[in-house]
Amino acid sequence: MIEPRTLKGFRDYLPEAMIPRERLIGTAQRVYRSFGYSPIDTPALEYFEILAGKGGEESDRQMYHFHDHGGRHVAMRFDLTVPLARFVAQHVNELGLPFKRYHIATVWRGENTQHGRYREFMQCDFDTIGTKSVAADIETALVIHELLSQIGATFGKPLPFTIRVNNRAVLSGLLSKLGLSDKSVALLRALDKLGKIGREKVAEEMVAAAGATPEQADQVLKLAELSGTNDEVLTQLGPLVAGNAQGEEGVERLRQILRGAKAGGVPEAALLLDVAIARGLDYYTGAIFETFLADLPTIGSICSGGRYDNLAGLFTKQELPGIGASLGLDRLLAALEELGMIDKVRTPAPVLIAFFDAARLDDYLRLAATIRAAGIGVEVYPEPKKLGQQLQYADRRGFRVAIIAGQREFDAGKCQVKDLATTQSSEAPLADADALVAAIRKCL
RNA sequence: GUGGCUGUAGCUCAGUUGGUUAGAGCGCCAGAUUGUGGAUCUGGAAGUCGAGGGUUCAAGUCCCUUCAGCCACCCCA
Repeated sequence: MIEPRTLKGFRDYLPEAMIPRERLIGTAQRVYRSFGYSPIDTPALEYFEILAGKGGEESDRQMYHFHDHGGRHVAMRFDLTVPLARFVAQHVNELGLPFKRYHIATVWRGENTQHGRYREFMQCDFDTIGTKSVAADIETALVIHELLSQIGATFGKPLPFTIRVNNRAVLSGLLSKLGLSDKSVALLRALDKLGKIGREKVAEEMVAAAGATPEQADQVLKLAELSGTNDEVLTQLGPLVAGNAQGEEGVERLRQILRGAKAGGVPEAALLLDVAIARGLDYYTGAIFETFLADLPTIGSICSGGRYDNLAGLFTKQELPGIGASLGLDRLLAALEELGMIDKVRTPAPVLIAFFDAARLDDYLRLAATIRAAGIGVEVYPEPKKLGQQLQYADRRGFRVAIIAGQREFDAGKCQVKDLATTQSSEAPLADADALVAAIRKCL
């Protein structure tokens, strides 16, 4: 016998896990489509050189790659953004610009696992390629906001969250003003930990790992420690980047994003300017976003993204700026689970027809077809077992309604519609589809 | 990738200083006079004690390796 098992960081999904997963995917699709993003897909496997070096050193280390049977050096995608850059560079002429797409697919990273962190997980990306307009930055914030709001609605409970926004141009501007441009990657990485390890340690790391002087570290930190309302922070940022064109533009752009998001319906408290977020991925150049759940911040960002004006430059001479974000489906599911927002339902259909009278299978099948025609999912129990057992089955799987019809009901031309949550039954005529469906709908 | 903690039935765990045929609760399956579930009662199935090796007269219990889970670092969804 071979022991059945799965690889570290890879998981099976049982029905009670897969049902909410599919609901979440459905919500994401609906929201993306409502903003005009179109679906695409790309291969799981790419040439190694396509993916290598695009997400920074860390991504390269975590990438699954190997030589295929034809001797090609291939790699599994570790995100959906780099494949998108290749995709757009390859197909711009067919696509036209600007191009908005969403992409919901599995990605792989060979990193160490942790709660909410897996080696195989699904991302739900949406991006706008081919425009530098701030309108696209604003829309990204709007989509994140709508997405998280709709997810709360889908799972029947509000899901409080905050989107944090920053602009790398502000940080870059300040760093170049301080003559630290060449050390920006290490500095931003240190800065990103501010909320976690505190000012002292970040300053130490900036000196030790990035080679900044204590004074320079202090100046960078001063920027990141600005606090107050969004407007207050914007006001304080002005003088700090004054004289550096990049920094000044960056602040102005943040101002526009915040204003636009408000106009687009994002409440002020939901979108916070946080000058400390930097993000590790090297390719971001402008606005950056992270989203945290108010009730479970420790699980990390569940929707992150930003603007990358140079990414496709490696694949084409044509300028292809872009912006987008990615919902971490599996991490979010782990969070929803922990927050008790996931029902333990193991059936996607709400109605079970009890197979009661062994001679009436055809009648049950006809009944099922009638109910399905009204758009309601129905399962006919496969064996004429004892009614008690069938009801127990219905109860445990999470069916909402049981339809019971035996000799007595058939003789009277009726069936019982039993609401499993309340245990109440009502009678509905077998011949009147509308009345029957109405009786079922009442219980759903 | 580095460091730490953990690993006994599907799940949560018990298992005395290493000592005979490894237990409980929940869950699962089947019954409790062939038409009504989530309660109760009865019975049943189910574990090569994560895997492999070693020490010992004897290992679930000690040692090593490996696999997996969790935590921290790193990084990130």
